[in-house]
Amino acid sequence: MPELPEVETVRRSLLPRVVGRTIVAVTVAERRLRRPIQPDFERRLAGQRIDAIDRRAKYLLFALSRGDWLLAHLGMSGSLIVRATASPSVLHDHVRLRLDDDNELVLNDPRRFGLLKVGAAARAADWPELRVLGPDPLDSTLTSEQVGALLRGSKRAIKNLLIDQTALGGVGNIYANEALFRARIRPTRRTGRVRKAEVAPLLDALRAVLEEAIDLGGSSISDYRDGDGRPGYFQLRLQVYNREGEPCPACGASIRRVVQSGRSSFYCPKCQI
DNA sequence: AACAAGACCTGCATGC
DNA sequence: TGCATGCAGGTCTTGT
Repeated sequence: MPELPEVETVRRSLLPRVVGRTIVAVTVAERRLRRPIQPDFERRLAGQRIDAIDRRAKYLLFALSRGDWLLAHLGMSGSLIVRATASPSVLHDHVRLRLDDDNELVLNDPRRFGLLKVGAAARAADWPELRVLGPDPLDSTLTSEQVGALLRGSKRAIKNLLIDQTALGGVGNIYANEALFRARIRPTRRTGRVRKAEVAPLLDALRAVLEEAIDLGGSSISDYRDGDGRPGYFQLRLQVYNREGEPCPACGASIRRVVQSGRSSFYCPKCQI
């Protein structure tokens, strides 16, 4: 489900409802997520106040009052929702953090590809999960020269590189396809065949598509919801993703779908070279 | 050693 | 209606 814009939307929706609240009780109904939930997870979280929520790529980091962090990833189908403790639990509610205001923060994740982990890294970047991540494309210090160097160091198809989290952190399949459409680059093009003059526009396209998606609350393709249960609306603006056979919004040619490394790519055969 | 392929899960749409 | 198939926003492991 969630790429960078969806995760950022979840972060923003949780801020006013969760920051400053103390976790008073922890219930784990299902420990088998992407990694098993730690044995001391409940004991360790109980009693800590949530002081901040940060995001790194597709991960959320909850800063806790005793110096711990709660690391969260939503996988393909996860959602973090705040709701009244009294409300009935739903299928696939795996973890519930009861807060001191009669609300609870719930991880619901049908496919169980998500991750929750508590740890005491001195800095957020010390997490092993985060250390391997490439730069966030929205990081204003990232330059097109750095992206150019990334492209030169690889022989892969450009879309595969864009969604590689060790190259760039936070870009997933939807927004990689959309950014490549805007930059008029075919997803299958080898990185070495991207001209120097195309690199800055590609980074601009990535940033624009991610920022526009955040402004619209992300894309709700099937069931994505933010922490208040609200859907996003960026899917209405998707120009190629999931639009095989439909006319290109720029030229009218029929949008094509190809499979790259097991994932669908969508592009306009006329606009994208 | 850089890639790609397959695995991990459940749910949904499609087609027979 | 029921069943089989394929596909899905992600990452991790395995193999070439």
